[in-house]
Amino acid sequence: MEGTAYRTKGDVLRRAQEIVGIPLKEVDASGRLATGKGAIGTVIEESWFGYSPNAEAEPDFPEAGVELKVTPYVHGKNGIRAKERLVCNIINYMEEYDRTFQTSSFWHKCNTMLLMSYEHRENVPKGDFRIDKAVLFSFPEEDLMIIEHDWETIMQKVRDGRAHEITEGDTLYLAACTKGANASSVRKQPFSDILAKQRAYSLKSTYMTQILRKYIFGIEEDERIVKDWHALVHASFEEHLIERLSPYYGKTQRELKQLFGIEKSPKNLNDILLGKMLGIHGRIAQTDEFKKAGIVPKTIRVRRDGTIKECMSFPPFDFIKLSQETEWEESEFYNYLAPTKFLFVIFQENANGELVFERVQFWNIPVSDLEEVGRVWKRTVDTIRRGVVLRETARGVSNDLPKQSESRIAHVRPHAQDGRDRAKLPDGRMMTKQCFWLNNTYIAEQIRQPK
DNA sequence: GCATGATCATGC
DNA sequence: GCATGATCATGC
Repeated sequence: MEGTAYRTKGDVLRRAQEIVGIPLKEVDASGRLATGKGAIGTVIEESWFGYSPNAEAEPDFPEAGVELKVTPYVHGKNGIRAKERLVCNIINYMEEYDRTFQTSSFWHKCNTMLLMSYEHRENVPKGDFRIDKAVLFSFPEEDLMIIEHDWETIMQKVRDGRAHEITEGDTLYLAACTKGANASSVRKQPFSDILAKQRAYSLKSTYMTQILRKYIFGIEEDERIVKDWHALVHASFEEHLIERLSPYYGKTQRELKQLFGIEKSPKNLNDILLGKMLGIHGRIAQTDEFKKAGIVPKTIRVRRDGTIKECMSFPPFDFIKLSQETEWEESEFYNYLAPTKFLFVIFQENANGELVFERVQFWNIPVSDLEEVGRVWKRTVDTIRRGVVLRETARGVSNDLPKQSESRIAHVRPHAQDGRDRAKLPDGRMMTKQCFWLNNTYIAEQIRQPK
């Protein structure tokens, strides 16, 4: 039997649903499960559907027009979450740039996907995993507006001869993630002699998390910022959001509070103000679009002299897990920082010491700076593996992790609740929890407006 | 003055 | 209980 034995979407779906609940070791006829990455998908293609991976440009079931995707999820502390991004086909920069989204290789191959999900459990053999849901997925119209724009963003860089500057954070749902044996997997691009990293279309893990929650587990939808997707026909999501917020530019925090009848000054005041300015009920970070794109709002306070008071922190890291990481592009921090789009909410201190809502700016880290953060990451991993040097000093316990003075962009610093908030080092000693930070001077540089 | 280390407050 | 955003304290 071949992939062509399944003529319709219904045929494919019926066969897919018959695998639900069966341990994969009972499906695997050829002992392929033991092999590396992608083994689970291959086993299902070969041993369950009975076809071998086919010509790359066509969907797995050409006649039915369905692409098979086996995708893992995990139970995180905030519920179900996609374990990783969903990787689709490799982008051929030489051929793709003069197409439209509708004639793109991505749309041709992936417009309808059979999503088969399984729970990935740590330290459990793959053979014990089982598919627990199989659904046919086609993109909702409101998502397609954003995805089409994402595709255009990626292609515009190719058309500008800047394929080597593409990065996941450029886009919202559909991203171009690196794909290859290693960092030296590169390809030609049409309008520059510079070789660009090989990349594939992918759906961000934040997007997949929402798709899993909604389509696989039936968890309720979130409030949308854009109520009618037609608003995105002539403007990108980012432009649309800026358009809705710009009437409030120049108002002080006090004026905004007054305008929206807020009396107290809670810690999350700026979050509340953003929600009010957009006319939504909840917090901006909890909206459909922000959750799918994984956009992280960050408040930035600019002093009168243009400097920024504070550096930007990220989630604390686990010393032991970090010490076991080997590749920058597979590290936890890369997989957070590279695909994340930030919404900088910029407040400027005025002559009276009041905070003026200056503007918002979408930002993601550029590729070259990401490489520099990679060097800081490497230095951190090496230092922890070798054994951090801790020394009691007059103002606390000093260490030899990367300092702000060592890099233009990033450093490592404590981020803990109090003196007892410590974590274990690989050698058993305890140390105040640390995280990666972006330097305040770097952030100042990134929000500087071209004159 | 600022980098570095530390800690507070709040919400989930 | 802990992450997260915010901010402090001080010695180099």
